[in-house]
Amino acid sequence: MKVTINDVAKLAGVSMKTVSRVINKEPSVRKKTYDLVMSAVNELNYQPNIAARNLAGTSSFAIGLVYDNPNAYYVIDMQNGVLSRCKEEGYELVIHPCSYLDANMQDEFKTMIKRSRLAGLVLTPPLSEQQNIIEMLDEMGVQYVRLLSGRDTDITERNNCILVNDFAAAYEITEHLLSLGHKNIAFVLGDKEHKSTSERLAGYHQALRDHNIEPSDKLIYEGSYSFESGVNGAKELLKDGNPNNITAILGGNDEVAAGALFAARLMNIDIPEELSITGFEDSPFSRQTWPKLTTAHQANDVISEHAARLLFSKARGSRKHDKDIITTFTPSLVVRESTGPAK
Amino acid sequence: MKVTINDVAKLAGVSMKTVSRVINKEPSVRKKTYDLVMSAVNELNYQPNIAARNLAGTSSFAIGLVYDNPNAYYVIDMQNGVLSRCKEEGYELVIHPCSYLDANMQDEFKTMIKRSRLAGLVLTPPLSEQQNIIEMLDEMGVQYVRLLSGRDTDITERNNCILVNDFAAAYEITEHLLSLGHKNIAFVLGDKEHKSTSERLAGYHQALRDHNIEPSDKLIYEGSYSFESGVNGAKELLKDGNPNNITAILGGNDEVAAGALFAARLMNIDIPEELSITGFEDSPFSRQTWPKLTTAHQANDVISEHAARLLFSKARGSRKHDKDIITTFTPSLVVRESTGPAK
DNA sequence: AGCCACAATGACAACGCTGTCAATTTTCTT
DNA sequence: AAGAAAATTGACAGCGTTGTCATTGTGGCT
Repeated sequence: MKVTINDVAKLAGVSMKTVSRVINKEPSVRKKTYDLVMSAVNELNYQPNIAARNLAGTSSFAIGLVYDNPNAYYVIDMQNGVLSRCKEEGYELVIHPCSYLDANMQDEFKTMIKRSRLAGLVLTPPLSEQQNIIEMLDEMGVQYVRLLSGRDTDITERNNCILVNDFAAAYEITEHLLSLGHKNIAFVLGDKEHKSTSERLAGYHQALRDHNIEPSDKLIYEGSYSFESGVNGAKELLKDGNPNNITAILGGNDEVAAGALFAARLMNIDIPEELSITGFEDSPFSRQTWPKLTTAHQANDVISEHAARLLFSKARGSRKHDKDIITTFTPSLVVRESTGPAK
Repeated sequence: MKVTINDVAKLAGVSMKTVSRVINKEPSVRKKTYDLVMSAVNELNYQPNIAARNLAGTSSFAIGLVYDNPNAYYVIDMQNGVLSRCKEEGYELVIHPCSYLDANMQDEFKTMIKRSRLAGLVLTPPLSEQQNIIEMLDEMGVQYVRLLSGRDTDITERNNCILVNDFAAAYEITEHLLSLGHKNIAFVLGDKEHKSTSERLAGYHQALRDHNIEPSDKLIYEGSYSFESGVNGAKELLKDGNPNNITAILGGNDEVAAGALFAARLMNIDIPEELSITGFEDSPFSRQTWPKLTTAHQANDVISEHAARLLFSKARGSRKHDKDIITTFTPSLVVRESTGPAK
């Protein structure tokens, strides 16, 4: 019933160590031997026992995915991307939702890493931005890859990071609105602590300036990445008869945009005739509002898959990058029905 | 740096086996010895090595969560519920998204179970309803708990199941609409293969009959659990000037209801003035539509936590249930703004 | 006190794999 | 074609636990 490496070795007529070499894709195994072993593996339908490998080996066959993000779509995409890579490599995935507000977080974190002897960690924002966590990991000697909002130029540790160019994406969205004739474009920001917020804001500013429009603080609402915040932001920006004559609102993400849409609905404002609204991320969500949201598509599953790739490549000890690991992603504009010409 | 069971044993002045007994909460350890060991554990901050336990022990310290569900909110809730129990018990969670349309699914499944020697599985709908999977698991001798849509009475294997009483919930929703004076209540069904669909339909039928209304097939749209389906369903039901004089639509779940809302918006139908719409599940989603959805609250995280509880209790070999494991849940009505008096 | 039954503890061999290092085979040199 | 170098393979000892079974300790009973 239970087939072990020894059974395979016996059938193939080699030592168990050679089988081990084959399943670990170590070099210096003759092609002929390799085939021999593989056919024995297939014949017996051998599955290496993860626990034994973890125990015997130097590092374990499991990586962790850490997130502190209320957005279910985002998390699921991240999981699926990492998971697909893990499956490929024969690793397990340990998911670790947590809250950086939680005082025990750091301890929990350590416990998890110690217990499972994780080979590495994929960190998603906003945890990936927290210096104290990075320091802890460095101290513990744990491998990790950070998913970070940023541009090509501003990161020194390129080896540990996958960048999402929110700046460029925000720039593109803003240009889209500008090209539709909008002049007074408001922005409902996400959480101020998140790097993506400042990056998106910077992209927006840059686009305005490049079109000779001076940004105004009156058009900025400092909120958070939530539906509620979108509602409140839009209400606030448009109150008292829209004194700033706003004709478009950038939502910090799709949820915020959906909230803004909601608020507009409450105020009897027609979208996009009277007001254009845009989102960010292109979650399924953005297709389930009325009207559907213009947004920036961000392939979270692809991004996280590359994060996992990078992690594995690091874990294997290769100093330089694989060529096929993409380390910078730029979300791209998706135009739908929530934006239209300025009135 | 790395502290093992031996270090603890040495410090406590007992054998390593006794430490093992303590951390596994085995009976027949003197209180005094127990305290002695525990203080050594705490002093050294000992964390048992999962891999070693898995390898040495009969069953492993990991359970699997299997799902084939496109609803991100649902999945996340399920994960979090199971995860919280796992943390409590010192188990790992292996998540396993899959598609039952995938021909390789069964194989993948087996592979996963074999590789990680899982102690058990939590199966969510619709996979939990598939007879061939259940049979395979029985054959493999794997423990499992099924999350199932059903009523108290119709399940024989009470030991393996956590029931969600969709019948009662649908009954309650339908009664709510009836009490608002609605007579022609339509229903956009979810996937026909899902048990929840037939249960919800049955509850709806029962409520109508109890109020002396004969159900009509003209008011039923056979769809699936998706936004798109909600859109199409509502369009279909209301087309040609709403010949059946429908004043309320039950959505198979919140996404369907959101889709119906979307369609109503396209057709310039005011909600809830001209048409009431209800959802199912109370996902965050249902609070992010305009207007917010009347729905049935289903605490997926609590449900899945109890599923995990049950699984652990089974894995420990206890024949009868713990008293504090709830095995039947009934979603409860949440009234929001998407329902109102019949016009 | 003496004996017994049973509770509590310990010694030691697995569990299934990988790391180390030594043995063997192949390939290359001259 | 011999000898050296390199490539390939194998023997064996852990990895850190738990299961088994033997040993010791404890309290109750006569």
